[in-house]
Amino acid sequence: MELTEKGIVTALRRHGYRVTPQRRQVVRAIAASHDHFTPAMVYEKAGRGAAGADIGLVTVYRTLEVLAELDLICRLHAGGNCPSYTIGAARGHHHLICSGCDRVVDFAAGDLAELESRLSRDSGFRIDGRLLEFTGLCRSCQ
Amino acid sequence: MELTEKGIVTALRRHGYRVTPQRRQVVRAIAASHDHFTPAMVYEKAGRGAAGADIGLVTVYRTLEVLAELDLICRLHAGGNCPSYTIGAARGHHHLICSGCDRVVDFAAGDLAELESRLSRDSGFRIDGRLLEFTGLCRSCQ
DNA sequence: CTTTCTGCAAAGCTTTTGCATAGAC
DNA sequence: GTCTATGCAAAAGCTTTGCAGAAAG
Repeated sequence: MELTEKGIVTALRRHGYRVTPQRRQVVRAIAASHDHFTPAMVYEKAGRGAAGADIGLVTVYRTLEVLAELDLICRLHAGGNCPSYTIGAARGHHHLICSGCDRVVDFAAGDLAELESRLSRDSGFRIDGRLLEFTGLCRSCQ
Repeated sequence: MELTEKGIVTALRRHGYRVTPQRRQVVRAIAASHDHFTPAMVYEKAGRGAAGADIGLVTVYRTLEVLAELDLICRLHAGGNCPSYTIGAARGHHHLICSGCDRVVDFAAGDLAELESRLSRDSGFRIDGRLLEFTGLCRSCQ
């Protein structure tokens, strides 16, 4: 599934969810994000969006939940109370996070595919999600 | 730095921190953990520990903060409000987490060393921590 | 003895829930 | 017109802070 406003609207309709200005705002905010975002970040962006529909934080939470249910985005650290999400189709998109300034740099890690299939074979797990994070200091924070 | 009770006690002393039964409890709980844990998990384990020193959740938070300051453990998602930590020196220990039963299987991912150094070279980051998680269903939950 | 650590209680935030109203279809 | 989504307000959680008493060095 492409993470475009149009694609998501279609997905919402197909699953019987209604398409509201607020949901469009949230989708637009996410599409404009890098692939890592929190409810607060979305609220910030959606609130100030050009089309300026008023939107409550509660609605952001609920919309993210809906999008996660449709597998359009993916909640990180499922089970914990960590409020981060990534764009769903982001297999092979991972992060490098600066401890100094919180800058996030994306990178592709195609290499993991092999590791993943070996793991799956060895452990018997049916793997459906992965998260790879490196932390450190970016050039300007060193 | 090795993450043993002894090593940590030494590190604490060297930096002028006092060694209390509570801190020992926390360290012991962490050492017994896999390398990914939350304050709540530590509290659970430390509270029930054999040596049974009474310990408050607040103390767990504060101790983890101290250990992070000494670079003995490392906070994930720095900046966000995600309360996870990893063991600092835990290079090469990662997890496979079952969404069904929360079973955690460790695995070594030496392969990442190469990826890490390439990333470091390309991005200019000085990398000091990493987290690789796969989620899925284990054989018995499938 | 001095200085730090602990634990309680309370404050601060973020996230979730309940319910009446607004709005999509 | 029906049924879902929204927003407010309040509740529920988790994390942090303030302060007096306990304890390490």
